[in-house]
Amino acid sequence: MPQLSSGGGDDLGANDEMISFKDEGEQEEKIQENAFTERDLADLKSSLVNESEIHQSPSAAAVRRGQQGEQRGFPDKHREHLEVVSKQQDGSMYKSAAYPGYPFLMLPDPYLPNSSVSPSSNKVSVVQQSHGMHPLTSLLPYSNDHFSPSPPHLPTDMSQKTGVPRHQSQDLPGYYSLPPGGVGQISPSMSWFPHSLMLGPSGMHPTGIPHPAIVPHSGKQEHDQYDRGMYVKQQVETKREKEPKKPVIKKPLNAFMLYMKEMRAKVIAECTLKESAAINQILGRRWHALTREEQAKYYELARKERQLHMQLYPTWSARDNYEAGLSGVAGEKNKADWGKKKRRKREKQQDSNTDPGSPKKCRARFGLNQQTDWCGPCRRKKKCIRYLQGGGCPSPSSSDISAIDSPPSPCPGRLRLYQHPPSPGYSPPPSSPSTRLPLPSHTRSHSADKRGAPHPPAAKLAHTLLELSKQTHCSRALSAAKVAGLSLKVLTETQ
DNA sequence: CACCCTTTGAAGCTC
DNA sequence: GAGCTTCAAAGGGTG
Repeated sequence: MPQLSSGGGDDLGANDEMISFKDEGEQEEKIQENAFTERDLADLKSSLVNESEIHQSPSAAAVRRGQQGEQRGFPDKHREHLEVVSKQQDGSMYKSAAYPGYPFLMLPDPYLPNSSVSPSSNKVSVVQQSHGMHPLTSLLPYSNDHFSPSPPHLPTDMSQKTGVPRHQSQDLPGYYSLPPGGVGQISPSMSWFPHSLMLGPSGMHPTGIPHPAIVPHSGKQEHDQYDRGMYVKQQVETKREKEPKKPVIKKPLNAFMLYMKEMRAKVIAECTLKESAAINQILGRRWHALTREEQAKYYELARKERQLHMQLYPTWSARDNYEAGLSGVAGEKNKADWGKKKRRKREKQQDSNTDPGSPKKCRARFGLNQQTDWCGPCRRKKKCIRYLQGGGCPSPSSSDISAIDSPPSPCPGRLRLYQHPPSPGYSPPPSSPSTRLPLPSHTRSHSADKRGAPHPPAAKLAHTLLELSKQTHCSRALSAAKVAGLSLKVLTETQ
C-alpha cells in the first residue's frame, strides 16, 4: 500500500532497490551538482538508515542505546553530557559541523512554528523560505555569515562529522549574543525558545544553547503558546512556576514533515483551506507527486536533521517521548496517561478492525466538500454510523478534497484511484505496483481496513469536483473534474 | 483543555 | 524479522 514498508525507513516508496550507501561526501557533491539519479536516490535512501551508524564515532547510536537503560533524569543526562562536551571544546564542530547551522541554520525550522526549510534548490539548503518565515526569524542574532543560504563549508563538511556532541565554541557569540550572565539570560530574540529551557540545566542542551527540539513537557498547548509569541511568556512562566515540567526533546522531523512545513502555507493559500487534516491529505498526495529528485532533497534534509539531533542528544531516544506522554504531566501520572492513551488507541483500532464503518467513512468517502452527505456523527467528528446501519455510501473515494491537489495528469484513472503520478524516474516497487496507490488513511498498513472503496460513478465524481472547485475557488479542482468526468458532457449534465 | 483528524517516515515495541 | 504502534507538525473542530 502507499505505506512503504515501515521498516524500510527512508524508502522513497518508489523503489525497493537497496544500494549500500556511499561516502557522504560524494553524496553531497551530487546534490550540489544537481545530478541526482535514481541510483543516487537509492543511495541516499539507504544512507539515511546506515550512515548515522557508520559515521557515528564512538557510535553515538550505541551510546544512545546504552544509556537508555539508565533512564536517568533529564538534567542528569545533560549535565553529564555537558561534562563531555566541555572536554571537547575545540570549536571544530561549529566551524565545520555536519550541519553547521543546527540549530542555527535550522533555526526557523523544523522545531519552530511557521517555519520551514527550504530545499528549494537542489543544494541541501537550510535556509528559511520567506513564506514560512517565523516572525522572529529576522531577529535572531546569528550572523549572516553563518546563516548564508549556501555556507561555503556546508556541502563538504558532512564527511567531517565526528559524532562529537555539539557544543558551544568561540563562534557561538556570532550566533547568539549570550549575555555575560550566562545561559540563564537569553536575548529577547531568543524568546522563541521555550523559556523553561533557558533557566536551568533541565532544559538546556549541553551546549548551553536551548534547542528548538526541546519543548516544555506539557505538550502541544504550551508549545503553541510559545509559538504564538512573546505576549504569552508571562502566562507560561507563571504556569511553569506552579508546575515545573520536564522538557521534552522532540523527534527530529522526517522528510515528509519537513516537506509539510514548507508547503503547508502554499496549500493553504491555494485552496483556502485551514483544516490541517485536509491540508495534510493534499500534502500527502503532493508528496507522492514529487519527483525523486525533489523528494531526495527532503530526505537529505531529514537525514541531516537526524544526524544532528543525534549529535545534540546522544542519549535521547524516541522511546523517551513514548513514555513521556507529551500531552500529560511528567512523572508517574504521565506514564499512566500514556498507558491509557495507548489502550484507547488500541481499542479504537480494534473497533475499526471489526467494524466495517470506520469513524472516517463519510469524510473519506464524501470528502470535506460534501459534508452534507455525511452522517451526523461524522459531521461531529464522531464515529460513522452510516455503515453500521448498513447503508452503503456509494460514494467517491476520490471525491474528497484531496483530488484537487493532484497535479495535472494525463491519466484519468490516476485521479480515480488516487494513484501516484508517474513522475519521472518514479517507479512502483517491483513487488506490488498496486501498493503505490495512496488509499485513504484508514487503509494504511497500521489501519485495519485495507479494502478499497468502491469506485464512484464518473459523473458523480465530476460533479463533486465541480462543486469543489466552486467552493474552494481552486482551479485545479475544476481541472480535476474535467479529467474525472472525462467529458464536458458529463460536466454539463452534472451542472 | 484534551483529543481528534490527516498525512508520511522514523523508530520503538511485540510476537 | 514482520507487523504494529507511537510520535513528529498543523490548526480547526468537538465534547
